[in-house]
Amino acid sequence: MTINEISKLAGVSTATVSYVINNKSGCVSEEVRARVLKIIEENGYVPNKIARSLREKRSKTIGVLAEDITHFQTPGIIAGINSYLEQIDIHMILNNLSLTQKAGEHTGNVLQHKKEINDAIDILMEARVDGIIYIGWQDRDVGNLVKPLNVPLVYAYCFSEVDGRSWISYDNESSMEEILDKVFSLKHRKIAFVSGGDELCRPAEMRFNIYQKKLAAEGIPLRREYIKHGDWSFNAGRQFYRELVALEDPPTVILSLNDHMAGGMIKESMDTDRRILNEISVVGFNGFEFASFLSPTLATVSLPLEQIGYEAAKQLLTEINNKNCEHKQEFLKCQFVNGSSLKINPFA
Amino acid sequence: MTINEISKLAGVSTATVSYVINNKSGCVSEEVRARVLKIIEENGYVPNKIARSLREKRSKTIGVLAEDITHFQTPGIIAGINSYLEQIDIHMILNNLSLTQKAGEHTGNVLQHKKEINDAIDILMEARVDGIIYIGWQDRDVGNLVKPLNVPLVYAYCFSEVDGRSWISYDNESSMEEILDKVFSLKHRKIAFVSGGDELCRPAEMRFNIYQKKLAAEGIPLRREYIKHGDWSFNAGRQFYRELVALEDPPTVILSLNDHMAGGMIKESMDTDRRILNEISVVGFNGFEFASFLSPTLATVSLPLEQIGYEAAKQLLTEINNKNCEHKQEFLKCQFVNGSSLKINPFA
DNA sequence: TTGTATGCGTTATCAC
DNA sequence: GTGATAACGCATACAA
Repeated sequence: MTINEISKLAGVSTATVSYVINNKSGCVSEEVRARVLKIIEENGYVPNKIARSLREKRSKTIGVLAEDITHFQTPGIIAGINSYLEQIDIHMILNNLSLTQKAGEHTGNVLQHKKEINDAIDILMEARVDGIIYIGWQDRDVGNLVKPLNVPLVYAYCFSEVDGRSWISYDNESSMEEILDKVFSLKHRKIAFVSGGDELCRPAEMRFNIYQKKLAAEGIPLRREYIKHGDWSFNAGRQFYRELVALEDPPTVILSLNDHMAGGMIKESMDTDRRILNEISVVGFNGFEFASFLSPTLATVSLPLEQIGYEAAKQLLTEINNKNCEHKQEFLKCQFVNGSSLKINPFA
Repeated sequence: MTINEISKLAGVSTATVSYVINNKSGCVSEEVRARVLKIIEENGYVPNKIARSLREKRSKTIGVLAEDITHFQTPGIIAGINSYLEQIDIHMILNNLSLTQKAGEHTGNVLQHKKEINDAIDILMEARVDGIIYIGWQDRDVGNLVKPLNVPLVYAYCFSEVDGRSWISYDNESSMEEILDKVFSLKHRKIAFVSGGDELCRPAEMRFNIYQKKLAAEGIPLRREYIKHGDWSFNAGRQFYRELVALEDPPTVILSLNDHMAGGMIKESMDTDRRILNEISVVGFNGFEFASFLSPTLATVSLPLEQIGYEAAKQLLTEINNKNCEHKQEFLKCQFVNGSSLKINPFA
């Protein structure tokens, strides 16, 4: 069923049908409009977007490139993108790079995959997407991975310092400040900091800076033995817990930069000394659902994933519709999630 | 950059360039082919898929309709679809229905959303997708929700008994058999069964049938008080644990039909009697990562999500390429994941 | 207000 | 082997 067939059925020209479909008001009489609409309805005609795209030289489709759709943050971000796009009748072509599977979970290797990433971009460009959202599996600088493009591109959950493009991510700094304020108010002074291994990792770096700054402001000296760097894994958490409680003067609260390591700490403690029930507090990061399944429940910070996706899509469409608008680089606020793993310092 | 511009640059006709691009062997001399290829390379020409789709009357794009992309099974299934599609140069347009958000987690309400689902399908049809994969948020009959279509549609993680279309899901029955065999071999005879609330739910029904059958085969009578129906939630698990241990003759093992309820049981027990460490076993279902984070670690069953997606995509493309091929309705095997929550019956 | 005709970038048919 | 040229379904400039 095409516009041409409809026009014949209605006894009008294709132009008229087109006017009706596109609601060109004032171009067609009410009587004709009604007749055409009726025929369209009766025949179940639906316009062909492909022909329309060819004619209009824009596909009304964006590409979404996910470094890893099975990583926890990606589905929420995609849901956010979707909810913006459906309001404005834009499609999304999704491509999953499976980057962590192919490159392993070490940021360094990702560079090897520059070619894969750009091949995926080429494929999106063949589909003539009007713009691209790039979703990182990790909040880091990916600017050197993505080649120059003649369509807008917005980074979500990652960023670039080299290409000036827009990005939307989450606010590490204020989240860390909030955690530390809570920790101070619960009378903790011996505060351990358990990070990922990698110096390239922006969230780790930003949060460490806040940790340093806020401790200094409270007059608490930094202690080397309270600072750990691991590989973000559950088992790293278990290991760090053992090391930290074995210290001569152990911390009363442990800030873990992700929920996996925090979960490992809780498990290690519950399987051994159970001091995590009273003496030692733990705070995680990411807001995984399982935080509330643990004993004790894990205090953590949930990320504004849907909002990141929504804002990224919104920004992308702004750039598509106005090629030389300003770029936007934004951190969205996270939300603290309370849990019984964070309690008042019993020794204070 | 179009085929026309390339043809001028190369001093040949558009037809010739098209032959070169599409590798029509024997249609063009080596000399000309090389020249054209060089010009294409130099100018970074990439063919316009939209024009090609219009001409060929197939978009080489499929639609993926996800009832809820943030539900645990969906990302893995999409990853599987993606990995099949990228081999054969097909795109996927993704649409997320957010069904559970809009309808709540009660299957009944989903019927109200028949219109939303079919509107989403219409939108995919406007994009002229060659076929559709429908991913359920829950393994159930969705045939009455999806209207008749003139392109192939394959259900993933759900099914239809009314429209004869293909579906790919996971094998409940053999998984349940495997669990029960393990449970018997660990000398358990008092076996509780904790299900979801809904009779419409196929997995619950199938697994209950196996439970009944296998217990009968072992000469173990069914006990009403060992059978619970909840809402699949963590808190339901907590509640059921309390009820089951309060029985005069409590079970020695509890089979939970999902990991959330199983997690709730573990938490409830660890917060109270801690009998789950020795006396009472629990088995979950779904293979969530958090199963291994719990204390004790949760024995569960992981689902072949990527494979479901992969096979669904494969089947869809078979149907696209051969309109009257046979449909396929397949259960894929799951994998048992051991955990310390399942142990030998200490009273046997 | 409505109709005619052109072109968007391809592929494919049919000449040469 | 290669080149004109006609579709594919639509939107729109222009004519009527």
